[in-house]
Amino acid sequence: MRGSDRTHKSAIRAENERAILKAAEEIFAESGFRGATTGMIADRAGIPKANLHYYFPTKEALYRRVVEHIFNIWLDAANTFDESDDPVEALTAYISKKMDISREHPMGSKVWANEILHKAPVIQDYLETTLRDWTASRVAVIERWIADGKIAPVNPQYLLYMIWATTQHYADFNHQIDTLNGGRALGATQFEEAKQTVIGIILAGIGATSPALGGAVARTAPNGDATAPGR
Amino acid sequence: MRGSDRTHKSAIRAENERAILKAAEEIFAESGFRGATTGMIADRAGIPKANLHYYFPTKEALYRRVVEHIFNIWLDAANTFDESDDPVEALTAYISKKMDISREHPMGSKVWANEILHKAPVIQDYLETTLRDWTASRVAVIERWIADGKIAPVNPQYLLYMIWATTQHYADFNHQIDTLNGGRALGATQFEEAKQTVIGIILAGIGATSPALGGAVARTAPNGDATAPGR
DNA sequence: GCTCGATTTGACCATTTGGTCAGGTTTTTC
DNA sequence: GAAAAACCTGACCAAATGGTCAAATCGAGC
Repeated sequence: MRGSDRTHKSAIRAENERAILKAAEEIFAESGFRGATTGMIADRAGIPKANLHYYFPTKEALYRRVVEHIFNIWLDAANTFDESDDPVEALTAYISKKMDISREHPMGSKVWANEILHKAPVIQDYLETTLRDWTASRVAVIERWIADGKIAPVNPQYLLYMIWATTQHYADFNHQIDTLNGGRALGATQFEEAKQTVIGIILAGIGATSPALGGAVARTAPNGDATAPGR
Repeated sequence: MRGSDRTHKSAIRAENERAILKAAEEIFAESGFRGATTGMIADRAGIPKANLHYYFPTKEALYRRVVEHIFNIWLDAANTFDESDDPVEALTAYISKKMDISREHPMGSKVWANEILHKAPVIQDYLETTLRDWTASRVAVIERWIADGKIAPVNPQYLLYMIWATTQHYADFNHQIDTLNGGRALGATQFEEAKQTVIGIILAGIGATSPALGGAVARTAPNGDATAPGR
């Protein structure tokens, strides 16, 4: 984010902060704020604890930086929601992006989950400003889709929660998913199937497509001769 | 659970253990395992810390008891899945029950989420036995529904994950939901609408009903003249 | 190759916290 | 009603942990 202000940071400082933040995200995700110790983070980053405190004066300051980083990723994904006016395209892009983030960035999602679970002591202001605004404007978009007859009438808030819950589940609960998958992480093919299942159920669930046809069928008259690939 | 073995517990012991477990569930949910202190739990339960350790020798033993209690509630809900052979009835009952638990028992769900987030250090064996078995057998049920043409072909695992994620979201992320609801918890009416939205989207999403008709329409020919109440 | 700020780190400290214990009080049992 | 068992608790301890600090080292400009 904001890559333009590498103000005065020396290369050494930049590299050390990067390594510390990476280690911190992992440790905070695995252990929560209280469960994480600055000693663990320093070890993971390969530096002495005192050196960590040279760059980040307190554990809380470090945590805040980690959470802000994650929130920026979240916002980045949020933009894909606006890629199209068509609900099928927009939701497919958004859900797909959120699923990708859950796969490639599970630690961040877990830190976020931990934070909300504990009543957002650090990010409450983000929830009440940025997140609330974003949500309100997307609710308006969804309501227009409903008014235009593009999707079935559903409460947009609860639709959004469903999307968030389902996509983030693949990051936050990946340990449970892996265990139920025989102790192995979902492979690329499995994950792609999961993604298509999520997209398919939601789009069909709001009447944007017919069930289980891969998400390509627009909602028209119920006898529309879709390009049904069959079973 | 197992109400038959109040073996030798005095009334005093029973009451104190109950109060401690209740306090522990709240504190563990709010603060996680490491974030919770036995002092906090003892305070919440209204007893001195040393007394808490008289009943539960270690913090971990207390935590284990809390998690086991939660798992039993989860299993209880799981039974509603088998109330009917019909997917609409079975899934409606199951989702409804899980939503009710999220509303009435959010602390338990949060403890569970915390545990999975941290790779299930305490309940890994449950995941690999009871949960795995339960899941496998319900996957078989769903596969039969698909084979019988009662629902569209979807991967049963990912359908189950979607149900778990969405229903538990209303407990685990209730702070975020409350914030986006103007800082107030969802009222009974709102929660009921959320529940119906979840049920409606999932049932329509797998082709068990038509979209947004309230979940009463069986899956027949796409021109079935359902008792459509809406627009 | 010298200077001065940036960086590194082992040693250290105050606080927190899980858990213990000895001695006291209450309840149960006979 | 007294002995035994169960229960209660203030005081205490050892370990862990967030954070400090002074001394040492490094690096870039001159």
